Amino acid sequence: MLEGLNPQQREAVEFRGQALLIVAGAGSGKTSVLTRRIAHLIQSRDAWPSQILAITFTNKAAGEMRERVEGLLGQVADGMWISTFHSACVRILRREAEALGYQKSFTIYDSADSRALLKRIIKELDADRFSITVSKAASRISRAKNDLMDVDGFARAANPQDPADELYTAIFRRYSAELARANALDFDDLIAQTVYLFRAFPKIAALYQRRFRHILVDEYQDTNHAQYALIRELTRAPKPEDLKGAIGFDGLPLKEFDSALPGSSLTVVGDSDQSIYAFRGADIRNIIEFERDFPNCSVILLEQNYRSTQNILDAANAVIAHNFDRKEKNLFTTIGGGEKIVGFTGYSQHDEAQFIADEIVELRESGLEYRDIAVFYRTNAQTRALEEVFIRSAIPYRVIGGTKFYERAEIKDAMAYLITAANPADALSLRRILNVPRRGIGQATEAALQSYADREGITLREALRDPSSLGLGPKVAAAVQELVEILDEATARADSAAPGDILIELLSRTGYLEALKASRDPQDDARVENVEELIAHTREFRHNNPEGSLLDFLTEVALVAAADELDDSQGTVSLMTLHTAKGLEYDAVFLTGVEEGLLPHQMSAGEPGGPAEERRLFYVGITRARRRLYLSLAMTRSQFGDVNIAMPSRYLQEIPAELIDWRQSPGMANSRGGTEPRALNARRGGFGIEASAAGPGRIQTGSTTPGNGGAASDPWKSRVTSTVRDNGDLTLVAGERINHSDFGDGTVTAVTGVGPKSVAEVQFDSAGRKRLLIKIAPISKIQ
DNA sequence: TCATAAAACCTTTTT
DNA sequence: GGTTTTATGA
Repeated sequence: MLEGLNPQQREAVEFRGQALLIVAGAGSGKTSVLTRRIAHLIQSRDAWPSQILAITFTNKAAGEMRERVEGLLGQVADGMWISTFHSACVRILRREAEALGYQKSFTIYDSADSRALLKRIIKELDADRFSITVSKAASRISRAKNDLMDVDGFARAANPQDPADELYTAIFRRYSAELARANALDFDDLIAQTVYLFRAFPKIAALYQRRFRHILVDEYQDTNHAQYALIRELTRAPKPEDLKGAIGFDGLPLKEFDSALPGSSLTVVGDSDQSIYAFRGADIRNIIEFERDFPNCSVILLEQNYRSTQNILDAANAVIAHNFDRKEKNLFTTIGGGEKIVGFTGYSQHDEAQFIADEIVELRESGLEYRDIAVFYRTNAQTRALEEVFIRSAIPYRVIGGTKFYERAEIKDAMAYLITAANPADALSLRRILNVPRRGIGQATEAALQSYADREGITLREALRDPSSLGLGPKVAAAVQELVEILDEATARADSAAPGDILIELLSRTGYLEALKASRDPQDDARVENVEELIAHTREFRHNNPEGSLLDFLTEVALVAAADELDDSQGTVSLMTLHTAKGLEYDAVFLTGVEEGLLPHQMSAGEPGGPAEERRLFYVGITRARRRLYLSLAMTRSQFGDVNIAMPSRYLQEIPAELIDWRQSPGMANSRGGTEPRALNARRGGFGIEASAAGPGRIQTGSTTPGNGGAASDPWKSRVTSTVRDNGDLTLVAGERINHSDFGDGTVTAVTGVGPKSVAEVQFDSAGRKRLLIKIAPISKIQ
């Protein structure tokens, strides 16, 4: 259990006391320390598994931690709670919902749901006159809830002279009322309502305080005030009188009351240099002031890094040292210097992406697996260029997060059916599917039903059951009646039947799938497949949780995080945002778009502490790399269709020059022709770089190709990277000559794979060796 | 009520 | 560039 630990790590594992702060630098083995500490507590009989509550940042991290603890103990540690803040709170709230006036079937609104509701409210209150937007309202409400401020507190804090403030208050009030009416909680409520629960019901709080004797929180630097308050409530000493006559978690009355039970022990792990969620309400003071909040606490510093090479650490240390007002901390390693950091400046984001693709091919040839490689970016929009090039280069990849499966319209529809079945009070979901598929219940009917519900003080669902007084046409009335019958039958089975069965029943009886299949929109074919995938998901869920109810399924889906999608077994390159990358590590890391305006992001400039937080984000990205780190940028980046000049990020200058090996530096790229179209169109060989024998080609316009020069009149027209192409069943064999519109002429050296997945390896005359997906590469045979 | 076309918005990062 | 909202007519 203590094997291979350094003295500080060992101390952290063995420490026994009320409060412990572990300041863990990047890669210092904190996860290992945390898991061993839990296992050590159990093995030494200082705790039963059921007395442990460990909070992680993602569900995936929670699952891994559980596995590792059980691996160390050699037994299954049932009763241990290892989960995210949100999952733990849902679990508590479902148990105790009635105390707060909710039913345990409450719906969890994700950000999209919250925004949809806010949009309605803003429209109804005619609030857009004051330039109140959905996102402004959403962030103000979210901030209030993260600070444990309810509507009345919000109203008190508002400026009564400011009509916009008054409107925000009205929106918040209405929003809260609508949530309550729909028996729904948003993400921020999950934490805040749990805190309110514990504060308002000491007897309930005492039960949890008595149960969780040891609380451990990972990534403590990213906790917000509500989460901090929750921890405070849980670590309070339970009062004996609150435990008197209480029913335990096993359903039996508590046998003995420990007359004076102390507050539970708290271990937090964090690194203020990796705090990157201030925008979400994370309060760095939670960690900075920990020693003040928990007197008699011990602090252990973990500075030895077991992950990265010295060059990578030197760069990370140099960058983060530019943040003032931080505790001095220097990571060191015994791994050795390692390779230099590779820098590259592309002419466009496509050029940058091509460089990355070429490097990945080389890394692979040097023995690295795809799964050991990751590409990071600041914004989700940056994936497009990367994906285009990766597809063309036949590099298997996976985008983590981004536009998620559960955000697709057809999946939201299907989920809305399930939510409506589980929680009939939820009007948002019901409204979504009211006329999907088309059943003749249009806006006018919906408004009539809604106002009837408002008038009678009943839910929308109840209004559907008795619309007789509304004077609906016979056709519409029949449609309404049929829908509500289907939904009510599904609701009746919601607790017992398998989620998959309920879903299939709903989709077939309402004709949803048939309507999609019958559509002549070609996109609907893909939608049918997606819905079928969702059905498979529900089946898989039931397989993994034989007792899992519809409600359990919906809870799990509502709380999936981007990082939960990672599947280590798959041999793919991972693409993700820098935020998602936190806590992960890869042998080779590509950090892309290191440009002013992107990293640091434009939007952060005006925010207090913005540039410093962006620097931490850069720091987090750098420290994910074990052996190889690539920093890349583009000279121009197009968004909204037009092209913008991009400048190298200020953070690049903070890295000592000798640590970076610039394959193509911003200076090199800039020295060649100052104007934008010139640079975009620059010819290969003109930038003063020598391509090494295996060096990646970085040519991108068709103008270098003989016979294709005519296209140069408009360089953008010739850019294949923006054209969709299908070569049908073009077949190639080794030895054939081809022309590629980006890379020029070349000879096929090998062909692998079958059918649409076949890949040609081509030795180009001037652009080096490439792997191309034959079906879609912009190539033609030379006869 | 619904299908199509024009217009407006957009991009920080996420549980 | 692409999605989503709004306007228009059938």
